[in-house]
Amino acid sequence: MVLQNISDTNQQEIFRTYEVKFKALSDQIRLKIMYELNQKGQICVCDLTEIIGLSQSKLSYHLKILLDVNLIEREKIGTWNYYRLNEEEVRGLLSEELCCIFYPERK
Amino acid sequence: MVLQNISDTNQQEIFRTYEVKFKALSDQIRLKIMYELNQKGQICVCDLTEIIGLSQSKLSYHLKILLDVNLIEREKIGTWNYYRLNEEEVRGLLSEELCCIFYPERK
DNA sequence: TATATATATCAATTTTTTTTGATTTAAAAT
DNA sequence: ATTTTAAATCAAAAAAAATTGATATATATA
Repeated sequence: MVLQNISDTNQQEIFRTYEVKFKALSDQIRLKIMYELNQKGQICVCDLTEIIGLSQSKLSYHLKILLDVNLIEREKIGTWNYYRLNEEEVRGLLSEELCCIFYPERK
Repeated sequence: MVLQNISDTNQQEIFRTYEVKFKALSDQIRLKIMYELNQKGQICVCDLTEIIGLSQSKLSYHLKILLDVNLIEREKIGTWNYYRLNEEEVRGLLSEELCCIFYPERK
């Protein structure tokens, strides 16, 4: 990506976009969530509360932050909400060295 | 990197490490600093205040945050402090798609 | 229909981060 | 030696993010 030929306004928008994405990643709890989703593939909130040991409300708060920046995806099945990594998005953001932590292995 | 065989304590340390690194990146001003350092190679604080349009104290605050997590490096020459990207560190953290924004081009 | 379960959302509080302006430190120039 | 310049640091204030407990919503089951 080349920013040279982009107006200051659009440049700022781009910085703003990455700001919120990195902000979403800048929290131990959310990194742990990313890690568990990467390990287990798909998990519902109720299982995650046990795995990570968080209150339901706190977990929903953090899941929303990751969801809002498109780092994870949600699928509603009955009463359950299943969450999983957005692999495309993670790959576009993080180095391959972070593979196996938050980064899905290239298939 | 594989976290499976690592104790919970060390696992937490790893999450903590990435937390502070991503926290350093999770700010528009600091991303703009990274971008300018990537463009210009090496800049002193006094020039950066003009380029980015920030007060000296504010800029020093943000530079310290990037420096503390090793994303940038400092070289003191006389009264001036020159800052530059830590390319190794940035490469280990960010995807190649972020090349030309915050990411130095592979030589 | 009433009850139970999963999960999102809300408002108040607490904690963390950022900003601001002033002060300090240290090197350079007069 | 004094003054100037570059840049770090500090303390107070402001702003933003996280936590908590309660409530709302929506689906499933009795």
